[in-house]
Amino acid sequence: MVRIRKGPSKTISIKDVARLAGVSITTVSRVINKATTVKEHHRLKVQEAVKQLKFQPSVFAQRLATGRSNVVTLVIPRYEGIFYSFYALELIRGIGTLCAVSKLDLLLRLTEGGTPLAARGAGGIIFADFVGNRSQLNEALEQNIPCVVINHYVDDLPVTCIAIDNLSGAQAAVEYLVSLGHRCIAHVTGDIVTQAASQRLQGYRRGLEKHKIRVDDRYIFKTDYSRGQARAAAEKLCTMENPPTAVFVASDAMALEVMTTAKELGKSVPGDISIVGFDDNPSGLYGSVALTTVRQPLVKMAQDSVKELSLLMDREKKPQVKKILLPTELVIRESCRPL
Amino acid sequence: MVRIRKGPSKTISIKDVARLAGVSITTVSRVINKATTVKEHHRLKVQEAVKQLKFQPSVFAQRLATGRSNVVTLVIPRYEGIFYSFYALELIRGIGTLCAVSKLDLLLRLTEGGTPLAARGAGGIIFADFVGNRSQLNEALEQNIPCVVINHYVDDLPVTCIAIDNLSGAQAAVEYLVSLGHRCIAHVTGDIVTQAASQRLQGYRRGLEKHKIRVDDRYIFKTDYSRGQARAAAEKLCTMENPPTAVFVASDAMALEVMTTAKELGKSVPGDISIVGFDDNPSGLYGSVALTTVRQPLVKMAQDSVKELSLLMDREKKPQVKKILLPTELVIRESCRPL
DNA sequence: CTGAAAGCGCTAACAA
DNA sequence: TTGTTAGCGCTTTCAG
Repeated sequence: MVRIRKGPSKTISIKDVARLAGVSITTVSRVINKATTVKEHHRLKVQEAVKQLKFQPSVFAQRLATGRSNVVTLVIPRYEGIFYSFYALELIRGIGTLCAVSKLDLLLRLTEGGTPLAARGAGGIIFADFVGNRSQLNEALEQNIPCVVINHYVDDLPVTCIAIDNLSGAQAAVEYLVSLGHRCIAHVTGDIVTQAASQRLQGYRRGLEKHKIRVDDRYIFKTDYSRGQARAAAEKLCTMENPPTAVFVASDAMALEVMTTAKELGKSVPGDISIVGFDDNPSGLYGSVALTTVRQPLVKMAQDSVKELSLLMDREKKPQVKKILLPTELVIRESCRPL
Repeated sequence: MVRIRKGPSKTISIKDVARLAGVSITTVSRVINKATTVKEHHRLKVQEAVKQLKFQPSVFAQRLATGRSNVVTLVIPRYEGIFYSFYALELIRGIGTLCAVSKLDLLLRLTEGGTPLAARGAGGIIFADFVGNRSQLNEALEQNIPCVVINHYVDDLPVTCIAIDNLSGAQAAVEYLVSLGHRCIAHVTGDIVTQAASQRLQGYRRGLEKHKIRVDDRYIFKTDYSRGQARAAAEKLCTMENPPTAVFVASDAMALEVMTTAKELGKSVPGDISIVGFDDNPSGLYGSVALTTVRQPLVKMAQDSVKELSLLMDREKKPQVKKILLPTELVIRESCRPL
């Protein structure tokens, strides 16, 4: 017999428990896995021993033996704009919380789009957004790892995705402004490399077109979702000739910045300019003028992604690809007024 | 011979690679682990086979065999105030990035303080802050898992910790205000259950006392770090009798809110009231009045924690407990003026 | 209801 | 250099 590890191994294993309880390791395994076919007094003995030895089964051995893994890998593109956001935090919170509840381990991967995932061992993967990392999805799909993509509607690949209906949400925001009598409506976009931002822009366009309002490109201000660029946009927007009477901003954080900037430039909100945001970020409530916004069910999306992934990870059930689009809701507060 | 799994196993193992390359699995293992004692032509054959079969070694088997784990568990108390912050995001980013670089897996645990960690399998643990979860640290320590605590100076336990010198930072902020001639200086605290917030409060006190200024409890406004409570504090602060001429706020996010609120109430910043924040959150730069603040090296703390943990996880080296206090830096911008 | 034993995929000691 | 082989700790089959 060869001792590989020098010195006595510190970790207590199922063997120690078995010895102490006076049963076989099989029986201990059964108790751990809550098999019902164990005599009550044996079960008690084992549980006693487990407690006494403070035994915790080795997840690695379990996984090796079963071939199953309960690790959920959350892939977030390492991309400033995305990461510095209400959005990212909500997602992590939502997913983290549900994983905890579902006894799943959450592995966080902040990744450059190009690099391979090498995610063998992952029981399932959640892709938060897509920014140049479709190859990673393909890689995972090839390896037959269950995947869910969130915040990006993927229609060209057989993968479950859960996204927000940004287009309708944005359109609703714009149409609301139109219904208030606004005709000169600007849009501060998010980072257009994200699907969310580009769809919001599209929704903005569609909302105007539906009411025969010409889309004026000078009214479209592209940003990277950052507060700084929002401020810059707001400054241009307020000082241009024929300034818009309303603006739809692609995130609440930026909308708040636009509001502040506008006020500093002597404009009243909503007196001189009406503002609609996107997110329903609680920060929007605290200003002197509560922000009208488009609520998107971020936490629901996050939680649903874990649920869907669990379904896919469950080997009993047949995997079923779903394409889910979550609706938004216009939340009318104080930052808009009829013209 | 018993086939446990029904059907042929899909996953390709080291054996398949060995067969294809015409060598033993040991040799394959050596190539994988970059052992130098492999003949060049064997190495090439193996690498060829690996590529062809798209082989990825099973981390579980590796860990089981070596007894080592490269999983870093980041424990974050599930606690609103902490989680909704610049701070949390910076931490996750810093730690996530460095883990990626160091080839460590990052497991995220959002946890209720009371619940046991059951972190067997973790190669190391980083505790981000402490809010009622010291029992989890004790549990990990008992199991001999390398631990690092960040943002909380732990002097009563033999554990490496990396914290910010909040006390000095806060004191410096207050003394700066004093040096400008201010005598009526208020403080908007963070959530006092966190060590950071309570030390900033202490630093505030000390700064005043050092200059023989009486600490007036009416000037201390306790919050939970939220924007809402910051606003409430600002309103009280601006409308009280003998309003302060300066205020030190425990976070930049709140300081910005205080600034906005003060302006809305007709106060000029820094004309009527000087403001100092804490964090050096980039948001502080974008307002019309750039925020004077105390810079804390969050990312450094995050990254150092991974480095220290790596050291502890390295079985070659002797574990060495360190107590690290990172200095802050006063960043003077535009939100304060001499009285 | 219980236990012996095979096997999950890999590493490392040892011998060749 | 290389290969043989004994584990790592657990689950599961199969025979009692």
